[in-house]
Amino acid sequence: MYTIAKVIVDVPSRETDRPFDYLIPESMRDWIEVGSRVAVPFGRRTVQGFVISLEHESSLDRSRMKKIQELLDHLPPLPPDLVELAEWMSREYACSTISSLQAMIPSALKGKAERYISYAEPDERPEGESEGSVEDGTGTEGLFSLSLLQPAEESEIIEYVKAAGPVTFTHLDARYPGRGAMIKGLMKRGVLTESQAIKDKLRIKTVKTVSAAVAGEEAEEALASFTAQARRQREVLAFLLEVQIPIGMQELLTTLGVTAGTVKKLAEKGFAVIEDVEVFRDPYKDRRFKPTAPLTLTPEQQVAFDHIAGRLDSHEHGVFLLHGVTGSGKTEVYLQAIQRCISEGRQAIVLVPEISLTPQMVERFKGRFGDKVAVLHSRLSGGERYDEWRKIREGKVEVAVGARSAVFAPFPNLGLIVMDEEHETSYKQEETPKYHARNVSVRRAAQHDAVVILGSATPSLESYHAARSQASDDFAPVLLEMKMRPAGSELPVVRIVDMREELKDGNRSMFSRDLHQGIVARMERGEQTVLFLNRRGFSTFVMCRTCGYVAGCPECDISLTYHQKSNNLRCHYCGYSEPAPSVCPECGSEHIRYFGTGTQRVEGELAKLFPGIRVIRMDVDTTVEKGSHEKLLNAFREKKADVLLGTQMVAKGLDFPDVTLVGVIAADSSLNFPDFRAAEKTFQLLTQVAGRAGRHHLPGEVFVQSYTPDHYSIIHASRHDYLSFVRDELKHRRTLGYPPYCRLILVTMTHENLQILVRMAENFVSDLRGKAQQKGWFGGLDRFTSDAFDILGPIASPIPRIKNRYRFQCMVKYRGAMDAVQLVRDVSNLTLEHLKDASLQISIDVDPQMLM
DNA sequence: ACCCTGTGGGGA
DNA sequence: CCCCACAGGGTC
Repeated sequence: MYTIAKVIVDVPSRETDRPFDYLIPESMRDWIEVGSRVAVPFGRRTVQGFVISLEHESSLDRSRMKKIQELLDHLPPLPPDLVELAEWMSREYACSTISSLQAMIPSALKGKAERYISYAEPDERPEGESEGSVEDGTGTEGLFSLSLLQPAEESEIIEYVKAAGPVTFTHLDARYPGRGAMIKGLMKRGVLTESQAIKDKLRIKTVKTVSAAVAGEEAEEALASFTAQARRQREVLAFLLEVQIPIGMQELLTTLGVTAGTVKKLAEKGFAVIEDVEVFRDPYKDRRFKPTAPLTLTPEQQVAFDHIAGRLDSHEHGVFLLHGVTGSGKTEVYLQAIQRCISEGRQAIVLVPEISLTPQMVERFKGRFGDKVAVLHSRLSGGERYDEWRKIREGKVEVAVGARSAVFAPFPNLGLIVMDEEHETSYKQEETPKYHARNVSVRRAAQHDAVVILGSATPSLESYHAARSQASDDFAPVLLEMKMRPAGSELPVVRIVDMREELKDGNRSMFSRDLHQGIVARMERGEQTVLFLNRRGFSTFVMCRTCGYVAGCPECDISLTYHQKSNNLRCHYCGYSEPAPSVCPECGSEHIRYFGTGTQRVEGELAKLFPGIRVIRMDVDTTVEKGSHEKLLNAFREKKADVLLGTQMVAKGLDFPDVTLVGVIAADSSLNFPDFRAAEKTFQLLTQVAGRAGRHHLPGEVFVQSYTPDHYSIIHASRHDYLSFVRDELKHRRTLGYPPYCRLILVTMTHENLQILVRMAENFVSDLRGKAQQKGWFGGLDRFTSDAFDILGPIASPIPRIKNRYRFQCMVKYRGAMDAVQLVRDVSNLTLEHLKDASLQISIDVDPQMLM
């Protein structure tokens, strides 16, 4: 029997990022497990914590240990394998253990301490005070005379707290307004004491149900016993006897048209019972999903499936990279693999990028596996999310479909993790813990001897390189290729339009002549066009055309974003906002204009050039409301518009039969992004959009407009040639020393004082360099034949100031099995300890996706 | 993070 | 001489 628990407390600081030992009270010993959530006294507060191990002995004296105050759940929210995974994650991504643990449970279970006031029996008080004692006038003199004048009210408060048990201060204050001082006095004297307890943000939802409490002859007698006046009660009982099973109170009231009082009376007479029953808030409760049966696999699909099924059957860990062109039927392979997995008694997780977690996507999984599926995504309310998670934890479902964090779905017997569109950057969390769901998937699957399927039409270079070289330290996926679309649909012809030629010929519009004619032709034929603007990120900024003034945030070095709806300017980073100016604040000129994401500008241009054209615009501005995404797409499907114009959102997974033209307005805009993955992102985007055209009987056409039409990413995307792209891109990465030929750690340091920051950043880099040299790690990255370690920087971050804090960064590049993350973390801790300046912050991003 | 303790400067 | 501000350190 374990008597000591090691607990990670929910106190986010470097100093408290270690286990603390607590005694387990006798009454909890049968219940506490690794993964249990507990309330513990910490300092003079009560905080939430997680048990990470159970012990018989501690290095600490028992007298110095405190007792666990409360066990917060009967079923631990985390199974032991997730606790182990959290510890791994904290090492891998240089973050605190509590942040990893917290990432694995729904936020509903992030309890906070509440303060309570309760009555203390005289013998529990420190100095044996008595209720009426007012004789010693120490301290608060005026207040005591008050209590002398109104002893009745004072004793009333005492009696109330005695009877009601622990109450919150807010509650007591509301009941006895203006008696704060009196309560304070009672607490000072020890008559009332304060305690703390952890309170969850959300409760398990219950509904009242009613069922008959009598049967057979007893029921007959009961029915006969009602007076004429109580005929409503009689009706209710008759109904309950007829349905036999418990019925929801609400449903009962509406079907019979009676009030709750009637039912209550019936229950008081003992003829019926009212019970609280736990329910799951189901976000899909009103939806019916059409069941689907497994399709016959094409030969390519069959080969892929057989590989996966073989590994599933043998319960061996394995990673597969399923590279299939758009429309090759990857999803059907996933579905059948999941079927195989659950039929063998194990569970499956499906990860999809947040943006493609659309109702259509959910439908495919619900259609095949029905109510065995739980769905987790960011648009669920806290309660819905909590309930979907509970279905998983309590073993009520076998499949979890969700975004990044669904990789932590607490299944007991995990057999398969599917990661669709594995190249998507949204699998990397940008906030702490900055984990990549791909790496976490592989680790988690290894714990369970489970299989991982990474699927994509354009796999990330990291995954593809690892599969081909079979040499990676982390994982070496088995490559499965699917090159064919099912019969009847062909990949569309993609034409690159050289925009420099257009300009030379005097066409200054944003549409080339070819694209212009294409749109006109679609309008005439009643077919549809998708226009894609691949500008990454933000945004509409405001610039004066007379003096060149750009509206910027006063606290961050970044331009403000224009929001049309509220007609104001907002800062993306700190939330600062101000009304949009009508004249330039610098020079007073009226030529101050909004330079759009592009989509608004393109929309304006379309209206000018194509009279009568109907356009649906889809971007961050038009899709803020819940469900607006779907609404816009449905309108387009119903052919209420000729053109769907949008950003990345239109690139993914859409499938409209009458779309025969896709236009990419400016392929270069993502190419010129200052990021070593710019070419890869461009290739992926172009391949995705091109896949939107001609998916059905009508042949499709794609125009890609570019000012750099010779770039390999554009040329290879136009030919649907992933392999050639990979060959060229890998050559570049190798020359420049970037992933997949090395790994990166981005260290960002911030401070409100620029001079101190620069000095600290320089110290940090030279410290790190020195320590790495001592370990003999240092070596050029240029030869790529052996282990290597290099540091770039420090330099100012791309956004040099946010919220009045300056930002500097450095980049660590390394290759080999050395623990570079640990060293960076150690040096970072040393820097922080040495400086003793709480204002310095250091953020460590392992395998960064955004180099910002 | 939060809260306690100790030191030191400034005001009466 | 006292009070408040801020720095420093510990939390099982």
